[in-house]
Amino acid sequence: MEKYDFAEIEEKWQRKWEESKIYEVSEDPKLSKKYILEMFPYPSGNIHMGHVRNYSIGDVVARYNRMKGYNVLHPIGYDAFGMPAENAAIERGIHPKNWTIKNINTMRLQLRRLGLSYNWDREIITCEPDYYKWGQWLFLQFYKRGLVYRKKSKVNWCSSCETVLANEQVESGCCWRCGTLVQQKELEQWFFKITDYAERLLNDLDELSGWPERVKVMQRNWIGRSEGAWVKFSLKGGQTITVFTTRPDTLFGCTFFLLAPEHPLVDELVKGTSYENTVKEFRNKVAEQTEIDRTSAEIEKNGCFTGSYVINPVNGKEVPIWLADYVLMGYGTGAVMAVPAHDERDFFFAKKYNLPIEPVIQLAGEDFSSGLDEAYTGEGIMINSGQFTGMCNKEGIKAVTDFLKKQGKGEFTVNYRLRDWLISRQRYWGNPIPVIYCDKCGVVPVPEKDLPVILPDDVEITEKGGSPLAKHESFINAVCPRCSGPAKRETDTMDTFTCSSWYFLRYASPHEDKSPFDAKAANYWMPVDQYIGGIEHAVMHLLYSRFFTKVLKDMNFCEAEEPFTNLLTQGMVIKDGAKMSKSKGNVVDPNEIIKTYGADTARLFILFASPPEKELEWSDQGVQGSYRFLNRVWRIVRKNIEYLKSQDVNEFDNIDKELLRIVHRTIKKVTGDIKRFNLNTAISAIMELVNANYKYYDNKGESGINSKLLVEVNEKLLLLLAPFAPHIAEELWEMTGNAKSIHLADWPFFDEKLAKAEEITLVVQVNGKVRDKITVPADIEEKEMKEIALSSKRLKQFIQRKEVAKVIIVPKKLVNVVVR
RNA sequence: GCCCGAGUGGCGGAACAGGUAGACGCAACGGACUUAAAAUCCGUUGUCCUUACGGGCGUGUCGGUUCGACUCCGACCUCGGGCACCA
Repeated sequence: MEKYDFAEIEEKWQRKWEESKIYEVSEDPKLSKKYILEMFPYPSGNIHMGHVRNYSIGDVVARYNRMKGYNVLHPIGYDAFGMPAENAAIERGIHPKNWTIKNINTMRLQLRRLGLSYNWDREIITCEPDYYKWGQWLFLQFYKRGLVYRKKSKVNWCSSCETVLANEQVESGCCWRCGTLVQQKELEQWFFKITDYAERLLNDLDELSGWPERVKVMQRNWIGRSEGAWVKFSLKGGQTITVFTTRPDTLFGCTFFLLAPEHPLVDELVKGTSYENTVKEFRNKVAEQTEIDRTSAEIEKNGCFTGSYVINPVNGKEVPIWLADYVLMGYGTGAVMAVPAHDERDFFFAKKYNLPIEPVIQLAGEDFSSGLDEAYTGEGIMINSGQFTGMCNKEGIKAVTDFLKKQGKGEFTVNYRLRDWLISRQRYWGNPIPVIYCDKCGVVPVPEKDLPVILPDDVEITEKGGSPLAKHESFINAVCPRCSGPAKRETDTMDTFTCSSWYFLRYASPHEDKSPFDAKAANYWMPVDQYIGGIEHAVMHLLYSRFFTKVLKDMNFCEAEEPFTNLLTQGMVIKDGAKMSKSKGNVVDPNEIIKTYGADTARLFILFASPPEKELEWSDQGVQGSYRFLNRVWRIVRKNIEYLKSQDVNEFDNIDKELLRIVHRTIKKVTGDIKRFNLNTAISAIMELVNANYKYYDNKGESGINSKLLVEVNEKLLLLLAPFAPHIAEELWEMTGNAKSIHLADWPFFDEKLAKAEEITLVVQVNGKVRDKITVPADIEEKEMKEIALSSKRLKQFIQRKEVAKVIIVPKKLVNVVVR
C-alpha cells in the first residue's frame, strides 16, 4: 500500500482547486449566502502561527457552510499601508512599496500552501491606487457630511515614529506600536467626527448578540457614556465657564472650582496679577510630566490658586478657582466644580490645601456635620441645600438641573469619554489626505474627478525630519481647484485604520471602478456573517469599522447598520508559556511544519490543541500526534477500499450496527461542535470514529466484513474530515471513486434512530455515590430501572440495615438510592 | 482601585440542560511484529490503601443549596486581560 505522500497530494489539489476555481462565487439571489471573513493580514514578511490559526478556523467555517449549501464569500487581502514598510526602507534601503509587494507575494504563496478556500480573484491590496482612491473618496464624502474637520490641538506624539497617534493607539502612555513614551504636541490635524456616532455605537452593541460579551464591554467602556448636566459658573467680569457634572445634586457643596492646567482661560485670569508667576511655574511643572505620571491614580494631587473666583449659580457664593493636575483638558470641558465632601479626589485636594469641606448629602440616621473622614459618594438626603434640603438626592439631580435650566444656567446632558478620531499621520506610506491649501481659498478638497491623489514613488525616506512627502516638490505644489492659483497639497497621510474600516465592503465587488463598492453586491453579501480575528482589535479596528458602516448606511450606500453579525476572537499561540516572539526565541515557523508534516497536519493540530477562543500552547509532539492520526486515516480508508473489493456481505450484525451507530453519532457530534466552534472536540470525535473503525476489524477478524457499512464509513468519515484536512480528504475521496470534489459535496445528515444506542449503562448510586453500573436495554422503563438497581448485588453492602428513604430516577440514565 | 475571563491527571484539554469527572491527544509503561531499530497494531495509565475482591480521597481554598455540584450561591486565593484621576 502506498504511503501518505502529503507533499504530492497537497500540491496536486491546490493546483486543481485553483484551475477549476471551485471556491469562486458570485451573487445569486436564489441561494442563501454566508460571508465568512478573517481579519486580513499586515504583510510583514511571512505568515506566523497566529495567522495559521486565524485562517484555519475561518476555513473550517467557510468549508462547512459551503458543504451545507450556502453561497459562501470567503475572501482575503492585505492591509498593506503602515509603518513597518517605512522602517524596512530606513533599515535596509528597500522602497516601502517594493518591500510590501515582495512580502505579499511571499505570504500569498504561504497562504495557498495552507489550502485555504479563498475567493482568490477578490484579493484586495490597500496600497494599490484602485483601492486607496476610494478611501480618499470616502474622506471627501465624510467631509461633505461634516464628519471631517481640521483642528489645532494637543495631540499624542510618538517621537520614535515621528507621527501622531489616535487616543486608542496610546497604551498606558506609550505608543501602541513601538512602546515609546507619548508626548503632547500642538499640531493642526484632521479628525473624523466619530463622537457624532457615540450614542449609536453604544446602543447598537445591545443588538450584537453574536459578539463576545467582553468585546462589547470593552467598547462600552471606551465610549464611556455618562449622564449628568452642564452647569454655567460666572466669573466676576461677566464671563462664564461651563462644567460637566454627574452630580448636580451636590452643587451646594461646591467649595472650590478647578481648571485643567492647560485650560485656555488661565492666562487671562492671572495676567498681571501676583499669581501669574506661581501659576506659570505650576503649569510648566505639569507640562513636564509624562502622560504616565499625569494619569497614574496613585500619584498625589497637586494644585495652585489662581486668585480668581466664580459664582456658584445655586447659592451665589464665591468659590476660588484653582488649577489641579488631575483635571484633564480632554474630558468634559476641562473645568470641574469641586465638591470635596462627596468626591474622593476633591476630598484629598481639599485636605491638602486646607479648603472647606461642606457635606450636602447625608445618609439617613447619620450625622455628617461634625466632619468627614473620607468623601461620601453614596446616596442620601440633601442637607444645607436651600430649597432642596430634605429631598432625596436622586430627585435632587433632576430638581437642581431643572432649576438651573429655568435660569439658563444648566441643562441635562450626556458626556462621552470617546474622543474624535485623529486620522492625520506624518508618514509617507499611507493614503494621502485629498486636500489642497490655497492662500486665497483656504482649505479646498480635491475634486472627485482628480482622485486618486497618487502617492509618489520617488521619495527619499529618512529616519528623521517628518514626512518625506513634505519634501517632494512636485507632490506638494498643486493648482487650487477653485481659483487655479498656486497651492500646496496636504502632506499627511491617513491612519491605516481608515483602510481597514471598509475593506469588507470592497470584497463584495473588488473590481468596481465607479464607486467604492457596488451597492447591490454589498447588500447581497453584507453583513459579514462570521468575522474572526484577534482580541487586540476589540476597540480600534472593530469600533472604526462599525463607525464607517453606519456612516455609509446614512449615505444610503449600504443597508447594513452593523458590519459583523457574529464575531469570534481567537486566542494567542504561545510556546513555553509565552507569546511567540523573535526576542524570546520561541518562534515556530509554519513553513517548517508544512514542509515536514504538510498543511493538513498543521491545520489539524492547531485546531485540535485548544478551543479557538483560548490560548494555544504549541507542542511539537502534539503535531506528530496529528500527523500520526492522518496516517491512520489514510491507512484505514485504504484498507476499507481493499475490503470493499473482496467482500460483499450486506447483513448487519451487532458489531456492524455498533460501528454504524458511531458513524451517525459522530456526524451529530461534529455538526453540533462546528456550529459552536468547538473544533477541538469535533476533531476528537472524528478520531474516535477512526479508532472504532480499527476496532471493527479487530472484533470481526478477517471474515464477515460488511461492505455496505464500509462504503458508509468511508464516505461519512471523509466528509466530516474535509473542512479540517481538505487535501487528504479530497485525495481519499477521489480514491473511493468520486469524480466531483468533496468540497462541493453535501454535508452528511445523521439518522437520530441509528445514532441511538440499543443498550445503555445504567448508573446506580447510593447517596449520590456511584456503586454499580449495569448494562440495560435503551428503552428501559423507570419502573424496571428501579427494580434492576435495587436488586444489584453490589448495592447490598451499602443499603443493608439501612432505611431506603427515597429513590431518584433519571430516565434512561441513573438511579440514586437515598438511605438513612 | 473598578470591570471581565480562567483555575480539572505528568502535559494540551473533555464533560452541551445539576446526573458515570478525566473523552480525544501527548508523554510514560507493557505486549505483538522485527535479527534489531523505526514505523505500525493491541493494551495499561488521577491518587492513596489492599495480594486480590474491593474501598477511601479527588475539578484553586473554605462554607452553603441539593438525593446528587467541575457545573448553582456566598466569601477568599492565584493567574490572565481590559480600563485606570472620566468630574
